[in-house]
Amino acid sequence: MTFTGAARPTMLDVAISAGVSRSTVSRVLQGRGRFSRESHFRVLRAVQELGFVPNILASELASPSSSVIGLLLRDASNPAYAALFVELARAAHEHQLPLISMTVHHDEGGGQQIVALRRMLGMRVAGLVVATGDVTSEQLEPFRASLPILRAGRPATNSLLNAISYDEVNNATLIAEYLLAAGHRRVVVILPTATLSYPEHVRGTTMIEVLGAGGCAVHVVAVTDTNDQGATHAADLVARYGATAVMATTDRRQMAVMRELGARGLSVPGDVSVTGLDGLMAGLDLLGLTTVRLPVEALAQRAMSVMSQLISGAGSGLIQEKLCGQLIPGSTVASPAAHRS
Amino acid sequence: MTFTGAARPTMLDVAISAGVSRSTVSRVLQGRGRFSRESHFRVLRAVQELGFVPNILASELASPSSSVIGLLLRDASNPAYAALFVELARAAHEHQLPLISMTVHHDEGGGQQIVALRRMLGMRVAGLVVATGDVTSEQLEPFRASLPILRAGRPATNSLLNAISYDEVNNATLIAEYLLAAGHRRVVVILPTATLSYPEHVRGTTMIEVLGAGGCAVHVVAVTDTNDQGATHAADLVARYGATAVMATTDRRQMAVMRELGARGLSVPGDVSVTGLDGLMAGLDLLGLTTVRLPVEALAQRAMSVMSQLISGAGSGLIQEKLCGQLIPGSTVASPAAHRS
DNA sequence: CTGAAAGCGCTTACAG
DNA sequence: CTGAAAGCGCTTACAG
Repeated sequence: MTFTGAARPTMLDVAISAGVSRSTVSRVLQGRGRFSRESHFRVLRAVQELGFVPNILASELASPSSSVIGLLLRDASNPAYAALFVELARAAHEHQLPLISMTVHHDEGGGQQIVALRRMLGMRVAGLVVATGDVTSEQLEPFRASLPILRAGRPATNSLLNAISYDEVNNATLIAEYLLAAGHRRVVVILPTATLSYPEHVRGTTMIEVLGAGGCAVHVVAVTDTNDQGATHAADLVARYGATAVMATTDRRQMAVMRELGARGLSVPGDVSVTGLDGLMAGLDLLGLTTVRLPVEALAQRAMSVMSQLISGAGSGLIQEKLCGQLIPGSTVASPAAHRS
Repeated sequence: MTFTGAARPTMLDVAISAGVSRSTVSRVLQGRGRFSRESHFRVLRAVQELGFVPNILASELASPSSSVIGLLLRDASNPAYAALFVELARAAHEHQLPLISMTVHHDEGGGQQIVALRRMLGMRVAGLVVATGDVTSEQLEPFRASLPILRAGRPATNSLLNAISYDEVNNATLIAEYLLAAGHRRVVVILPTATLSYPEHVRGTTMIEVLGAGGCAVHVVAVTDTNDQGATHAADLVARYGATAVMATTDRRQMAVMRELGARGLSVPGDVSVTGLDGLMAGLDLLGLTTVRLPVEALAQRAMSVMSQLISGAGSGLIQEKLCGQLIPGSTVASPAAHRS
């Protein structure tokens, strides 16, 4: 390795090499203020020759305003977060907002989120987008006076922070009603705990509620462990109670259920119907998953649009919006009458 | 919006509030040097009361060493890059390396990559991981003396930079030989241009070569457009020449081919076998895709392990490694003899 | 154990 | 049009 830790040239080096002052170098590089064509030329050449890259740390420290916005992202092994990351990056780019991201890992005792948060704040970002539930609103509150903060993706649990989120209640309702309409009256619902995943918990409880209101018998699979997709238990309940459908809170769980049922010799939807929620997987259509597609693109666009306004000072009260997804009927749901007679 | 742009407290505010000097505040906060329990207590309380968050810009500027490492990532709408991002973030976390990321978008005229690169360098990161082919080695070269740089994921085209990459030649060979072994002798290969995707181009040309060497007639679908999966043209060639299989350079293209064939009433693998490359999709097994799984986790682990050594100064010559993937036989490939008689 | 002082690399009024 | 000077918020020897 030839890494020498060589000192990088500073603005002073450039100034000397160009035979001007640092002030002039700074002006030329920023293209503001006045400077002669001669200075312009010499500075550029010196920069070129020395391979000078301005130290942004110093720039931002010295200048009154920072420009980049920070993104705190949940460990994207969850496909919904991965998709959100992609779209947020794209939207930031379209809105001309330089974006730097840090990943916050879910399995932390609790300290790491704060470290990440502080690091972002320490970088004096112009605004902060928080796309993880692992950083609590309480942790964020103290800073909302000093920079614009926007939660993205997660339903707001608190009314003091800006938030653009998925309308999980609506999403879950959409698909539960679809199942009801198909005629199912005995359904297994996979329900992760709120601590495991708040959005999934909201989805699950909503499904249970809607199904119940629709006159459906509901059997609940409580999931408390990250590595448990709930599929085994769900298949057990199907067998025990003769349920005609399984509702999962994500497409991943839905697929796990499909695997488990397949392994037990049950066919989908011949013997059992299954549903998920996400709609983000590439091969969705080929598998025929029945799900609700989260409006990831719209959410990302809206989030960056709002952030753009916030940092430009066009504040307009607290912003809290929820975006609805779209039902995707697939081939994993059929009418129970067709095969249970 | 109640964003006031309120000035954040500085170390001086803390010092005054605690009745000590800034030096003492700094020592306490870093836990180095000597300070009384009394000072310790007062500083901590002041920090608490004021909600002080140290300005990292200033810290890193003032202190000789930076700690965070930068990741330049390709726009992750490509699933392979999304997976790589997830794993790199995880590996960095496991190696205790604070990581900040910036996304570089592929469709740029060419200027944006440099902006992103300069911004990362400007943040004076301790090391740089480059996971995109859009930043060229030539652009990186000038800086390799001043900080450790490591390319990740992309085959090295140049021998001056550290690189951990996928062994695309081996991967493509694995799957091409599998198809040959299944008995196919007339195959369509989808081949993106090198400018569209260098790794895919390497895969495609390798497949063509291996198939040819195996006595196979090969029909090539040249792909030049980002939005073209090559499926339509591939299906055309299948029809025209009676090819028994289609090889795609990614799983996404493979799925596009499956859709197209399905739309034309052809069954997979009944009428035509298809293969892909990636192996990263969640529902892979359910779809029965035949592919090669990229060793994303291993690559990410190795990359961060190497980076960790590099920034700690344990330089050990130029590092260039290639990691092999693993063949995943699916249900999209069958012997042509079984259905072509 | 503690504080005054210099310095990190830049920006920005302010005089020329 | 240009440069000297002060300052951004921290760290780090160096004297006490």
